[in-house]
Amino acid sequence: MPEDVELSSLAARRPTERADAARNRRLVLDAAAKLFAVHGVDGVSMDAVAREAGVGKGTVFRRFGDKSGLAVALLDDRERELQEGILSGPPPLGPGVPAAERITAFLDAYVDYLSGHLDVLRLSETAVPGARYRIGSYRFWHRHLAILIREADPGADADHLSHVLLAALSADLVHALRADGHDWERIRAGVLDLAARVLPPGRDARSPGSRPGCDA
Amino acid sequence: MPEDVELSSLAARRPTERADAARNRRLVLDAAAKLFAVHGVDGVSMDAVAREAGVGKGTVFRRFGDKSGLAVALLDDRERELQEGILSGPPPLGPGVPAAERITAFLDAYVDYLSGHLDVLRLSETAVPGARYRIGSYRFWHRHLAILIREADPGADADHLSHVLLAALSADLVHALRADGHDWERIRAGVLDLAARVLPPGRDARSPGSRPGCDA
DNA sequence: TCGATAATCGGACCGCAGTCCGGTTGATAT
DNA sequence: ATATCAACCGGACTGCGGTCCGATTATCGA
Repeated sequence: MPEDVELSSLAARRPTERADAARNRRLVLDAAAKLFAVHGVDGVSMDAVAREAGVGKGTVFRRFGDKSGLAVALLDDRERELQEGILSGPPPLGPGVPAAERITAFLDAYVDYLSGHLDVLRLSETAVPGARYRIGSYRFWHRHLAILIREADPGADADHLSHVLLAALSADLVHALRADGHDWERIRAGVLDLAARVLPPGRDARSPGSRPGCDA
Repeated sequence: MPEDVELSSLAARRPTERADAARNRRLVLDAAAKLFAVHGVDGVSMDAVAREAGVGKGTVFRRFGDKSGLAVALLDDRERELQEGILSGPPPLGPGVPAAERITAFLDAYVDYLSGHLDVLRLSETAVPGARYRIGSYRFWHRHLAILIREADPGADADHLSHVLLAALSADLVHALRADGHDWERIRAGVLDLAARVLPPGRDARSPGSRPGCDA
């Protein structure tokens, strides 16, 4: 099953980390979580995080690269949870059911993920232009979807189509939808309906390029 | 035809503008266009634009709000061109053909628009988080698509679905696709295929919620 | 032509993201 | 225990986006 091997290779971590480095990582992450909770994601500067953590600014940036990287690190645990559910959890999120079902399950789970961490996710995706597409987890979601779409409909441009499905889950878009009054169940229904339109059940294993035209 | 009235109301402009203000607007826009062409969108600071234009920094920001606003102003002409093609141009972009055809024509034209101004569009959409959804032109495209989708498939959540179609045309996404090796025709084909999957021809005027199931 | 008025102008100013490098400290081998 | 060295630390520094307000100037009525 080469799928799992490829996917899990996207989530490696360095083995050795000096004790002070590990301590400071925790200090910074805890400080960031605390400040975000109190002042909101937009009301916290990197200086403030460093000050609250009791470390220098340089430390924060060396560990996390930029503000987007700090947000990614904050999401790490929840993100791995979802990734493990995909790799080895029970179906339909994990393996064992037809691709179309797994796609639906993934999108459904991702909406939950979004709804629980919208602000930090948005920060991680928008702090720097293009950040979203460079983040390791995006690559993971994309690869997962692309594999499933290729299985569900070999005639599609799975690579492009999975980017597009993920675009519907962009934290910035969803934030705008929320601000426009869409509740979470409407967003969820919209995304699932989209998937159903794009990859209707029964499309599996058709000849490439053929689309169910309903006779003439 | 209330559609055109509503849409055109999104593109108003202030009537009176002082002579020096108008002169400086042109100076700034010309300077920005020149510097962007020479140094690339990312290599130009607002100070540099102001200096090149021979005006103060405050002037630039008061006229255009922020960097995203400057980009919007630079796109203004081309954007209005597309908007006028939609409102009163020849079909299939303009009125006069079934909604599904107009949707396809719009997406096709928008890919051309993207390909001609990707960098500046990306700047206008990503300079500030959420900028894309606040820009007047986005509201225009969204309203246009929503009206057409409502006509083509009354059972769909047209509001959400048009956001999603536009998400596939996000300048930041398309920039990432280009950086990943997708050529313009592949992107165009992907978007048009998406529209065909989401709103297949023959869906018009069906009963709400019914989807062509191709029998059992 | 000229004064009153309101809008515009522009550069000093602020806070923040991100960089840099000399000093410090934890890990390892002897 | 201690010497060695790589890795880490942290605060000063830079450049940029964005704000502010006193000076300036276009516009309009008389």
